[in-house]
Amino acid sequence: MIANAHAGPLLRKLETIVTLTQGERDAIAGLPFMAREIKAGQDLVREHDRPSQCCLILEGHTFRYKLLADGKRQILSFHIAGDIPDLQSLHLRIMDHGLATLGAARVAFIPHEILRPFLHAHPRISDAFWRDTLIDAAIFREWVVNVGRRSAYSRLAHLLCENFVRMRAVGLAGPGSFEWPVTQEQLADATGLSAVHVNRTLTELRDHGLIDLARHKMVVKDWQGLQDAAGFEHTYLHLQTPPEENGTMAS
Amino acid sequence: MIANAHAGPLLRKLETIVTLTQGERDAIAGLPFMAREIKAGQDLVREHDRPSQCCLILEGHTFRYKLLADGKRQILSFHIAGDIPDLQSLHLRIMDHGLATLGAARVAFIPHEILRPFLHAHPRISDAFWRDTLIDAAIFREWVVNVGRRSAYSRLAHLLCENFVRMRAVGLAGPGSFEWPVTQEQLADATGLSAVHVNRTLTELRDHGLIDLARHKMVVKDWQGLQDAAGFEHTYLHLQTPPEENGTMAS
DNA sequence: CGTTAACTTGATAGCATTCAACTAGCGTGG
DNA sequence: CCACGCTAGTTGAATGCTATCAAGTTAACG
Repeated sequence: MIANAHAGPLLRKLETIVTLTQGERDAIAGLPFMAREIKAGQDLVREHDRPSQCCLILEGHTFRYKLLADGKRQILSFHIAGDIPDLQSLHLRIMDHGLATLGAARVAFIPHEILRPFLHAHPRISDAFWRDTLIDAAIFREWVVNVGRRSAYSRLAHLLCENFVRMRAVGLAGPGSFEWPVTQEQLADATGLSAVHVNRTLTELRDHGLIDLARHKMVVKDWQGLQDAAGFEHTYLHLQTPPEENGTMAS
Repeated sequence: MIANAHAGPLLRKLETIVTLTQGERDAIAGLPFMAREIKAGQDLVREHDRPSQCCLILEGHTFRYKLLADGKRQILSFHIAGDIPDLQSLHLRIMDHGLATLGAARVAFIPHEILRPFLHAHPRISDAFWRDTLIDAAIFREWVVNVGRRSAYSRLAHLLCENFVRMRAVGLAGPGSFEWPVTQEQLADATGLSAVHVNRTLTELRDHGLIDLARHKMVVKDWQGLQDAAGFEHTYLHLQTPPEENGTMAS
């Protein structure tokens, strides 16, 4: 049987969460993914929408956000290939936030009316999806801590740590770097800081020899130092196979 | 059949999330709840624990929190009767945060090995629980916005709005007030502020005639004004029956 | 190349923290 | 019954982290 090529990222992601049987892998590959190219900075779903489908990110980067009445924006999470950022729409009718692309992205849409019976027919996959949304929530918790109690310096460092580990977990990061088409303004909206201060703080992190972030490429130059600066512990990501302690800088 | 008295709060809570059949209500009432009294300020679960049971709050108030290396604390959520704050432990082995009582509380513990087959036998209840954890996540998202992008004044107002609506939804608040054994230091840890500034800001809210908070009792004196100050919209709470627009001050 | 978005840097302002002292409430025990 | 001690709450003054404002500079892209 030819596996559905679009299922690759999702399978890889799920394997970081649970262990799948071959039958489950086949079942997932049998889902009808309708792929679409989306340009940078486009909304996939808007706040107050009532989606009838879920978005699976096949390639590229997306983020969830909320806008305030006075125009301020808060980014709530970043998402990468294999993520289904609006999986909750399966059980929560109204979107309480928006979903947009960071750079250009490839996305597959899966209708709710297909996903719902599918999950009822595959309780273990259903549990895996539930577990995924629980990890989602765990990351939100860490973000509350990040924005609530950490200094700008630690806060940014922590965001960078998290993204590095998450991208490594699904094989999207090299040993000490990853592609990340994020702007400083978006980093500001993710950390609750101003873009200007993000700039200054990134300079600081760079001057301390911890990272290098330019031209959509993030280089981790001192992984241990970055984690220390952040107070980062990967526990909250609940990965099946935790990242090696330091081997990441090997090559 | 005599309904399990301990199931009351849980049933009431679930009815704010989904509509239950009588059979489902009976099934839930048939669960073996082992009730226990817990004193104020006690940990129910600690970070890094690997619980083998879930806590159902029967009475009283609890909160989730994380501690940082430098001793700072961030409170992640407040919980009331009917909530199962550590439901995620069913699918996430390790606790990434702690759970403690605010005032004295009555709690029922339900072993995972009972809950797991129970949910597999009752897919609709399972979905309701999933939905509950998704609403949990929606509230975390709003908290990220709250600490990330709102002023101290709006931030506190928003927290108060949220708790008022949530307590009203399960019948634990009067028309314009509710019992809430929270200290200003805990409010500070929930909003990412200092206790001193919480004090000043509460005074401001009081002086503006919006609220009155003293001796563990929160009085909403100007519900519309409080919502305006907070920029509060209840959408993210995903309630089955939204709160009336203003009728709350009726009596 | 020209145009625009993204990034950088300096100066100033402000909200919230910290430090410090003091007051009020409340339970305990002499 | 009031003294004591502790926790929670209150208020003032000074500091500081981060935002805002304002000008540049660099990079991206057609």
